[in-house]
Amino acid sequence: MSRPDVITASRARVDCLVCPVQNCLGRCPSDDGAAAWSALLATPVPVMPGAAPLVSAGNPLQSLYSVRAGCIKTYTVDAEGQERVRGFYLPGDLIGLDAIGSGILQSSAAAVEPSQVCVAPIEELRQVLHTHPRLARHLVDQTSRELAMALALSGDFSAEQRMAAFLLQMEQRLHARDGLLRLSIPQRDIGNYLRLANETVCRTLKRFAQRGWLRSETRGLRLTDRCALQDVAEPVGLGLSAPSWALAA
Amino acid sequence: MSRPDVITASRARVDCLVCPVQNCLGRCPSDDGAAAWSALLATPVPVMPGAAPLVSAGNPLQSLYSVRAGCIKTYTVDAEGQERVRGFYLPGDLIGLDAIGSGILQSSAAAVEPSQVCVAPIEELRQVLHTHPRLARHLVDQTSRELAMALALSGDFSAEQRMAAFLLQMEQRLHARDGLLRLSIPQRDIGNYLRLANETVCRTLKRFAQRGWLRSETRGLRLTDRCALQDVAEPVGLGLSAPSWALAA
DNA sequence: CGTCACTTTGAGGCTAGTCAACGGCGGTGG
DNA sequence: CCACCGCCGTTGACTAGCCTCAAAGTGACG
Repeated sequence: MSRPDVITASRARVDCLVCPVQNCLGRCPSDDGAAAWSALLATPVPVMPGAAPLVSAGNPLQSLYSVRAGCIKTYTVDAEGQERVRGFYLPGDLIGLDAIGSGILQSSAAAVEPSQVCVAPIEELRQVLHTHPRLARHLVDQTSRELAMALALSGDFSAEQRMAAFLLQMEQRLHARDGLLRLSIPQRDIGNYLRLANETVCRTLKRFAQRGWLRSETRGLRLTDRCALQDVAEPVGLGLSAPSWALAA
Repeated sequence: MSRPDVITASRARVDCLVCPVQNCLGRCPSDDGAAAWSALLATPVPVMPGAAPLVSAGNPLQSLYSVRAGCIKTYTVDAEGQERVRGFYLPGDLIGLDAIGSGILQSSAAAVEPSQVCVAPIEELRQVLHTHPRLARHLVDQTSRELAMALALSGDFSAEQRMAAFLLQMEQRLHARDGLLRLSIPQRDIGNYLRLANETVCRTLKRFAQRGWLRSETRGLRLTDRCALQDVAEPVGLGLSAPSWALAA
């Protein structure tokens, strides 16, 4: 399902200067950094759900992956075989930032929908960083932002708080300002990520719908009362625009 | 209580070359990077529990802080005035890494015991990074490690799992291999950090003691069965040495 | 020796997980 | 074309782990 077209399209060598993805590491510094970054990347790799994982936890970090299309989840599997989703990565996101420090992959990565990633070999990347401080700063910034998000979400919140924060965050990250939130992620994965049973995810969404905060449509969700959701999600503190009670700039 | 002596001692200008703290940003690159880092730092700042916070969430990031002695907690306060502890920072840790990306402090910081921090103005630090790629890489590594830890801890774990992981991690970070774990952090803060009520913290510790996994002594805790704790903490996956069932290297 | 903060202990309640069963939907194959 | 199957989402009943509330015990300090 979803958009298999983006997989077959543009199988050629990456050119970051014409890449549709914003926020990519190579986009930010508009100077020669982008060219240097672009030179790192080999042919984009397609990743399909159900297929072999893109990378597996425990292996040495060989490359960072920049999501070009689709949605990738990272996860760990404990001794009982229980899967724990650590994060969802959307176009423009970098996968593997949590492994730079140790050099060992902390989590596996697999596609949630048909996806495409660009590959940045870590050793070559480190060489480029030596000569391109702007890129280095951008890498620190990206890692720092992901850290801030992880710390915010690691708090103790109710199912409704987590769910509201997740919906608002996904809408923002997907640039779904038009109104329709295409959620291609199975509820089981969402629940696993939010530390909720999939039944709880379902019930919480239904409760939101009953209150008129969102509508469930054929192709996704439509958030109809962001203020209410923001009020609920406020304690999470993900910096998702100001809640209704915060009138100051 | 703890060690107020370290506060009064060495009020003079920092010299990272003789600093007792390992793992500090300036320690790792043994070359000129250390000197450059050292030049950044002004007089170490004492921070006392109960006094004004070191920094407050929402303000622009002006400096990173390297803990020199004691223990600093970072936390947020939501609309209901509820405090949420995000992390504990021990000597050698850097405070503020989660604010680099946005430039806005994501959390407040206050002392848990009498402490001392070194101040690294962020703008000057950024200048130094331009000319010292080794330091830049070390900054990325530190941020990445903290991210990996935050992601590991953000999972859904039982009170015992979280508590065991916390104890082992603190022992490791405090270099308390001699056996005695000096926990100067109030149980309320520990519980807030681990998303547990302080009563649950107390009960869990007691249960561990009853099983012979640790002993409570006057000055702290003594872990007497690390293997058992590691078995319990394994699903958290903090990379705290191998659990007993993992015999492979 | 009283105060205050923190820890300990007990009783009860609530959120969310677990278990079980059903419904919808898209495949696949006869 | 339709029956079959598997995956996912939905719904209900029950359970369990942890929180809340309350109160007593402990230790540091003035």
